[in-house]
This record gives sequence, structure tokens and C-alpha cells, in this order.
Amino acid sequence: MTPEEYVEQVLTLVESIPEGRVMSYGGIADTLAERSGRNSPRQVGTIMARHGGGVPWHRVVNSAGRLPPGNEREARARLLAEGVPMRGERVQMTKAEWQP
DNA sequence: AATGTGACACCGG
DNA sequence: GCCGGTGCCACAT
Repeated sequence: MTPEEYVEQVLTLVESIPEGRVMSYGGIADTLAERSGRNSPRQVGTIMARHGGGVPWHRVVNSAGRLPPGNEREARARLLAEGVPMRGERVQMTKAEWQP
């Protein structure tokens, strides 16, 4: 699988995250691990940073529920608006993490 | 080829 | 819960 194809897989998966739910970088990497042969949360982060503009990027957080660096404001507002359970500045992963 | 980097994750203190 | 250190792995230099 080429790097471009992997990028598409990641973006497609992010688009499939339902409103009100989130996925972690690691969760995305794990979900795609079989098909892609890769399993690197860091790479997912890099992809979101560079190509996340067209998808619900605010539904992707780290494993601790922290919001994406640089866009915390925007992400928080959107997540609250769609009913994601938050505790302060973080998503309550035990309630909001989604898996296909 | 070798080295540095990072929207991460996990563990120990 | 907050650091710090360590492991990680594809990418960029």
C-alpha cells in the first residue's frame, strides 16, 4: 500500500466517525493495521496535521482525550456542540471513544 | 547510510 | 494528575 493510499484510508476512517463520538490516533492506527501493514499513531498524527482539513478532525484526539494542538478552541466548541462528554478540556474517552 | 523529528502511547515515580 | 524517560516508526534532512 502506497503512502497516498494510506492517507486516504485514514481520512476515510475519520469521516466515518459518528457525531458525538471520537477516535484516538492509536485507535485509528490499530484499526488500519491489518490492511495497511503499518501501526504508527505518530504517522496518523502527521497525516492529520497535513491533510486533516477536509474531515471532522476535531473528532480525533489523543489516548488521554486531549484535543489537537493548535486547534483546542475550535475543537472544544465543536465537540461540546455535538454532545461529546467532556471533563474540562478533555474528552471522557471511556464514554466517547468509538470503534468501527 | 546516518541522524533528527514528531497532532503518539505507555510506564514508573 | 503531572512530569520524564523510553519505545516506536515512517519521514525528512
